[in-house]
Amino acid sequence: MTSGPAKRGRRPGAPDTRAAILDAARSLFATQGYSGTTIRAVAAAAGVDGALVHHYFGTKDDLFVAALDIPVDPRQILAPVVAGGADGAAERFLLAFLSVWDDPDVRPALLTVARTMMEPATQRVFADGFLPVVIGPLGVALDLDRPELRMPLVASQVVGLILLRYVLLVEPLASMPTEQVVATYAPTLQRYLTGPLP
Amino acid sequence: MTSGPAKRGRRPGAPDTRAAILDAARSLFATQGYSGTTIRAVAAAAGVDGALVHHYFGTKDDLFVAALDIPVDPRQILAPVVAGGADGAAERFLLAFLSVWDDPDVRPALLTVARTMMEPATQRVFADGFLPVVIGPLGVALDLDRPELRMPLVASQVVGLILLRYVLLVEPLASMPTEQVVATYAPTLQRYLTGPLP
DNA sequence: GTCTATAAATCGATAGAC
DNA sequence: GTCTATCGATTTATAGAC
Repeated sequence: MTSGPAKRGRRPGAPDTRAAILDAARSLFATQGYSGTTIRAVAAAAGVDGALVHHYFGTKDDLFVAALDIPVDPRQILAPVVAGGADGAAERFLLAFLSVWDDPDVRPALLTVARTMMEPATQRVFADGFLPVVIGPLGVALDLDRPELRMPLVASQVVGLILLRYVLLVEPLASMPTEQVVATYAPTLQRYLTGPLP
Repeated sequence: MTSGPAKRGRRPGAPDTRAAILDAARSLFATQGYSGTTIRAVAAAAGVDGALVHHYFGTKDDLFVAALDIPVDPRQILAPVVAGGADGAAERFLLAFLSVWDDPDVRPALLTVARTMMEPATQRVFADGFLPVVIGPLGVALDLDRPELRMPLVASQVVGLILLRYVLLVEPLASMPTEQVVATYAPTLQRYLTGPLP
């Protein structure tokens, strides 16, 4: 993020302290969660004064949303998954999902979101927000039977995988090649999507 | 917790404020996490003064470990799982696991642990502690092949299930009868334990 | 045993000098 | 643009009266 093409001539009076603050905030939010990162810690990590953080970004909430900057649209990622129909949807879903998480430009933002979803104060955002508005519609778009049952099953496996592989970095999941992850979890998800259920 | 059998006669001078504080702490730690619950909130919920909390339990950390008091020994719960061998271990494992979580006397303590595991400061306790010392040995006790690969797979599904069913209370998982949960997830876990893997 | 009062630290946020 | 200084609120924790 900090490394752009070097501009010609003298740099302006404000070097990149705004970007430095944003980078520090991204890193701290991703590792310490929202309530765990203080404005002062962000300022210290960026090597500037705490007041500058407010000067550039206003309140702490403003800094948080500025640091998020999710560079992906979930519906756009999920479009090819629904386009192929229910057959093989598990494999396409895993591929789409992992390709986003394995992108080093996107992962920090997703880690931030994941950590924040775990905090008690914001955890209903996942249960009442993300799940019904992005995962739920995927089930009806795939024309599953009982999607209101099957999609939470899918979510329960994907959330656990994300947590161990990307957040907690549990081996050997963390270092496993994408293709092996897909091949390992696709049968599970395909059964949840279209297989027989009690 | 608050409702025990009513004792005969006059209650002693110190009623049960210590137990009231402990109950309030348990409830708040379980719902708000460690950093999310304040001593003052515990005192208010117990209907006492904040200083009493310190008087009875010392520091906030002391109160936390006092509020934990996990009433189960994981190895004892898992004993019948390993005793039966690898065949049908998934079903026995799910039954043992869910019976603990569905026990209303135990769930608050487990919720507290789960919430605390998610906090950035203590999250390595799960990855470096719980997983290798209780889940890992289960794999070798069952004499699986490649247990260091298979047990994290099992953990990834169980963690996701616990998170959605008990922490986030996502429907219909939260209200699903135990037998249906077992029947739904047993095939997945059995494949992770003994089935073919890439 | 229970409470008031307060110390000591830390937080987010603001005002204003340079 | 950057910083010093500080306010006001909140937190844990302690000291001591009753």
